[in-house]
Amino acid sequence: MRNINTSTRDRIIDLADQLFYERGFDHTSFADIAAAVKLSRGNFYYHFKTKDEILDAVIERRIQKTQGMLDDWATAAPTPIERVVRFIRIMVMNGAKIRKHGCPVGTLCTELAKLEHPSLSKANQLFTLFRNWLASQFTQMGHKRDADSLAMHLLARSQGIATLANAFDDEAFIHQEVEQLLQWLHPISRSSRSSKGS
Amino acid sequence: MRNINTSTRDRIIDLADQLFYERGFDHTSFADIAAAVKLSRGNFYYHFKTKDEILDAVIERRIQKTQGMLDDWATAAPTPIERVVRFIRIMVMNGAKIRKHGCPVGTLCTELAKLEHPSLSKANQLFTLFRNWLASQFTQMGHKRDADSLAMHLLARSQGIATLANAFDDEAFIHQEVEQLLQWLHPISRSSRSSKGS
DNA sequence: GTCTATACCCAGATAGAC
DNA sequence: GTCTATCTGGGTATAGAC
Repeated sequence: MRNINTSTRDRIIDLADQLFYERGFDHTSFADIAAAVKLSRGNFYYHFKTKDEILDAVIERRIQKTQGMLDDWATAAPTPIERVVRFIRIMVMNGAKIRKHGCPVGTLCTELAKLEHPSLSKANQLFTLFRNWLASQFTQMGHKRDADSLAMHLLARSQGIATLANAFDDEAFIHQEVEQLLQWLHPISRSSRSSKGS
Repeated sequence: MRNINTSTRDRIIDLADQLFYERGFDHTSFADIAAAVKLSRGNFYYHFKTKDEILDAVIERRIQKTQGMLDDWATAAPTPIERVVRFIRIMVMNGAKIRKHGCPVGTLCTELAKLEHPSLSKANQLFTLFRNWLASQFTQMGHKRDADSLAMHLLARSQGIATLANAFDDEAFIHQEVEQLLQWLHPISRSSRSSKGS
């Protein structure tokens, strides 16, 4: 029933995604999204019956895009170390946005937790996606026992960096902490060689 | 003009503080606070003219309490290392609340940033309070050059732990990360002795 | 599929009686 | 200092014309 061109519905999701990130979910109104899409408020409800439906669509879209990105890294980078480095480097790549609006995943989950919103668990899947992917990389480095702990540690470090970079609007801080993360990664990646033999 | 007993106004600030932490600032209505204080909505405006005024009072109160806590630590713990350990241990102490609502400082600053709220800079003072206090401790350990970097690093680690503990509602993770933080502190505190001589 | 008009509710905020 | 009653605005959501 949808057109060939990924039309209005997709544009709504796209703009809503942006606005939810920039202003927060609760603080973004239908009028805001409608204005961004250049659509009348009334027509909106042809595409989405409730605001929560938009949120679900946005999260779904983020999950797809994240999964796609992780898959791309898996093929583009030959070693697990390089793949994890890619993860770490997105903080530098997205530094400007992070300083302005924080981490898209972290801030959404934090907000939905406060709202006790039914879609919270769905949003948390975004974290789980990264967690499992990172754990998989660490496993491939030979850390089968503590792969998940390492993944959680790296995730937490990233979240902390995003939160403080946002609060202090500090770009140098991001670079500094990213450097420390890469140094932290060194001994971890080296042990992948030494643990070859059972 | 106020009574002897720290009456209604203080109770409003106290309850608002709690509710802002649990539900977020924007998502907490006057009605919510009034109900908690057991006051009529109308009477509310005798004490606070606007919602932003309450927020400012809440932040002011948090700053005072935080400063008091830091001062207490400064006198109760004899060495800078022990004082930093106290800071780290509040994450275990407040573990249950952090898992439910995240870090009170981090989540407030993140929310106000998204709202582009005028009181954001005031809320950020809470971070600055911790930052300067921690930097002071590291300076006392002999790290004059990188005292602020160490403070920021520790703050970031704490924020990350709070965010993920909240998302995954994971108590074991907090303990695990706190242990790692204490281990991270070891070599840093040891160098306080070696740097006695000019 | 897009529009205008409108119903409805809840939020912040005010007036004035007690 | 506390109350009830009320105004106003913005938000979600619906109805129905085009």
